[in-house]
Amino acid sequence: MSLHDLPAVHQECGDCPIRHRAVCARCEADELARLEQIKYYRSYQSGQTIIWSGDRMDFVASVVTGIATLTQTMEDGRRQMVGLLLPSDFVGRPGRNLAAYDVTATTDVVMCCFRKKPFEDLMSSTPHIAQRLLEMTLDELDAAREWMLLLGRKTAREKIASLVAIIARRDAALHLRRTKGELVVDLPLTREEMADYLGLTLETVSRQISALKRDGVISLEGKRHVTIPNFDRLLEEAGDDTDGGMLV
Amino acid sequence: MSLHDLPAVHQECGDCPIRHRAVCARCEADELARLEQIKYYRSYQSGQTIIWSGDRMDFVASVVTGIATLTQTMEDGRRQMVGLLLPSDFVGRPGRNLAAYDVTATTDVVMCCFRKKPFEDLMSSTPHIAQRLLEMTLDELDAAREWMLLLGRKTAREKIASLVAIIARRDAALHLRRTKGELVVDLPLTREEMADYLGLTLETVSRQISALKRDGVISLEGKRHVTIPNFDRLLEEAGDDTDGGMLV
DNA sequence: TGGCAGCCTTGATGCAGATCAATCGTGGAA
DNA sequence: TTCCACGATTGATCTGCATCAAGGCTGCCA
Repeated sequence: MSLHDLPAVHQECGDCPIRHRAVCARCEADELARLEQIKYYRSYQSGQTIIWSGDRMDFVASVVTGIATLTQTMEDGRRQMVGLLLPSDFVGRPGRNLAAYDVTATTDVVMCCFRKKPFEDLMSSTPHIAQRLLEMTLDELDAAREWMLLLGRKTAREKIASLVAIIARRDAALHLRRTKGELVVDLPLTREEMADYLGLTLETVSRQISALKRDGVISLEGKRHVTIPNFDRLLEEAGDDTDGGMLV
Repeated sequence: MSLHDLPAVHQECGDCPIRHRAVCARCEADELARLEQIKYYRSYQSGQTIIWSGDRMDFVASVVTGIATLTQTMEDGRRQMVGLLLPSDFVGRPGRNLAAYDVTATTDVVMCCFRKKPFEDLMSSTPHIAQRLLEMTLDELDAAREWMLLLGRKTAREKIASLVAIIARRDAALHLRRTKGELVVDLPLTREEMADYLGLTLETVSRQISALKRDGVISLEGKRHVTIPNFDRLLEEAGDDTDGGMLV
């Protein structure tokens, strides 16, 4: 009965309000037609702020291409990233008008936006959209809680290892990039952004990356390109028992 | 259109799978009748573990009375609380069989359980349940993200102040306990549990509580009973800009 | 071709909170 | 009533990360 179990049929639906694998199975023509009525696209440049916390939001949206971040900021400037938006991720919430976080484009980003009111109407008349959104939100909640363990209890080294492992795992799921057992990743974040994500300073991030490199856990080419000779070793460094962690 | 807006009509529905204020407005007789078929109650004593992480879960449940916690534990014993379950809060997730966290009773707890399969069926045939669950999950996600800011960026003192403020706010929303402008709260957690929630050690929790007391931000009677002479002052100490924080 | 801006690295030092340890207070059982 | 267990408090010391500071590297623009 779960939507997860249905096979995806339309790989190309990157602009649906809900993630490919599930929505595609449900892309009945009439639903798509209705969506067409209420959606539009917007592009943002790398570094641009897409939404300011506290802004009025009269739309919900889905990331088509690029990477965006959700961050919270305290008055004195302390920042904490609370989420990473990847293609097909959803932003905004039905039933609320004000944005709760800053949303910033980390790379160039294309968003597919849906006017809120018609989207809400669509949701009430199309029950499986609510179910799919519920599933996605539960996944995000799990990710957030995994992150709470990281923020509250892990050391700086473990935090870095965890971040690399998570990005690698996600990348692997998408592109299956492997060179004879090695795993290859491009970090989509600057040191400062990683610091904001991990609850560290950028100097500590830099030091710990250097340390992991020195110890042979990862190797670097340039600033961003990482290869992981032994993924299990990395997981050990991350203090991860769950080998099936599903951080988004 | 949001379920939030509907007035609560049945205060007594503490055992519904979804929160009072919203579900009561929707307690159509047939739905309740169907729920009756698939639900049962369980009690747990203070300190008892309700669910172990990794356990098979063939039910979802809602807290009727008492307080339970969600925690994650690393192999070496480091613990992080990732959620607090209060009466009417929901546990478990449709579409997943294994528990992701330990659930522990902090006080004596009564849970109302629903067998998973029939509940899922009910959900697909009763769209507003999925919508309501979505709403609740989004609230929890917001709470988790607020907590990420706390864990990643706040000082020990701010963490304690935030915790007290959150509990006070929630309490106030429920009981409106006020004595001439003062706010009165009972902390439902031991120092160690607070430490697990805040990503601190119990010693640091104790010291910071003493410090806040010394500085007149709060006053204590016994170990648990707190009065807050000036709530705005407390919020300031918490580093909270948002005065409308909606942490569960 | 040089210079500058953005990002990163590395070093020196300081401090918040962890760790280790001793003591206190309270409530329940013998 | 005493004793004990459990939680809380408080002190002394240690340490991991923040902070402050000084370059280094790379790519872009003049």
